Amino acid sequence: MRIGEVADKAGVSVRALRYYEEQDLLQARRSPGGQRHYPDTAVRRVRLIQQLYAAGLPSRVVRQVLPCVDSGEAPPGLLDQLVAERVRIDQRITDLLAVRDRLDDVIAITRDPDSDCCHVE
Amino acid sequence: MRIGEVADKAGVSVRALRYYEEQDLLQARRSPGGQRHYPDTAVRRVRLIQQLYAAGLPSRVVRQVLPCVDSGEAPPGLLDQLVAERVRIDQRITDLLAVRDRLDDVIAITRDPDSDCCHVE
DNA sequence: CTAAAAGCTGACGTTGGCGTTAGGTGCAAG
DNA sequence: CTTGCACCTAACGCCAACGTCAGCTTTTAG
Repeated sequence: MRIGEVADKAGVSVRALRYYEEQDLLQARRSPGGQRHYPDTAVRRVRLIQQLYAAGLPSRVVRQVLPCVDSGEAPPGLLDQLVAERVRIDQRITDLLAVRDRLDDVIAITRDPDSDCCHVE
Repeated sequence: MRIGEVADKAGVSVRALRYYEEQDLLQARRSPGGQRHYPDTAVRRVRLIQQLYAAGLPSRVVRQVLPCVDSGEAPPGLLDQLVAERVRIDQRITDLLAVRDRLDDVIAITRDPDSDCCHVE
């Protein structure tokens, strides 16, 4: 597959894919003319990268995590870092739930201005 | 309260508070000498702003939401936007949960390399 | 064979949420 | 009064994750 097709299937831009390569997150073989050629698995890989980015993992950490997902093994030092990231993600989930509740309050008020529903702590 | 105290109590930098004012998110009275003076409620307000930012709301939307939280009323057009934000937040929560599971897989592998636990879909 | 589409490599631009000087002022204490 | 800390404005710096040219080459369709 060439870069455009991968981009389409994964729902990202061509530029993003070249950026991932620059960051050592995604490799590609090259055709004699120099064009990138990806295996089918690249699409899933890109989606995973996007997912990790969306979770707020810095590319530094993503770079470390990706080989582990592949190989099924991880260097010992990485464990602590992963656990720390897990904690951070949990915290963000908690925060998001709180904000969602706040938003629900405002939405309820907007829908029915007379209801005194606001459960501000 | 002056700016330093608010910053300390809310756990943000002085710079951030001035930035919020610049963005019309937080107002302050001024002393004759030009120094900012905040009411006690400012601390809670700052925490709320931080929370909304953390949820990924653009400052544009935060600017619209804040008066509604105060007044208990909202312009009709805002409702759709808020609901849309709610959907986005839900999506982000879902994403984060998925990533957390992925992370748990890798953590499990790292802890016990022989376990073939990975529940990849 | 030839044009158009798709790729390539730089390299600079963008956006948000502040950090960080630089150079000057307000204000409470000793 | 003066010392010194907190505060002020203005303005540049920063970082990530790409967007967006510009100018050229490779590949593919007709």
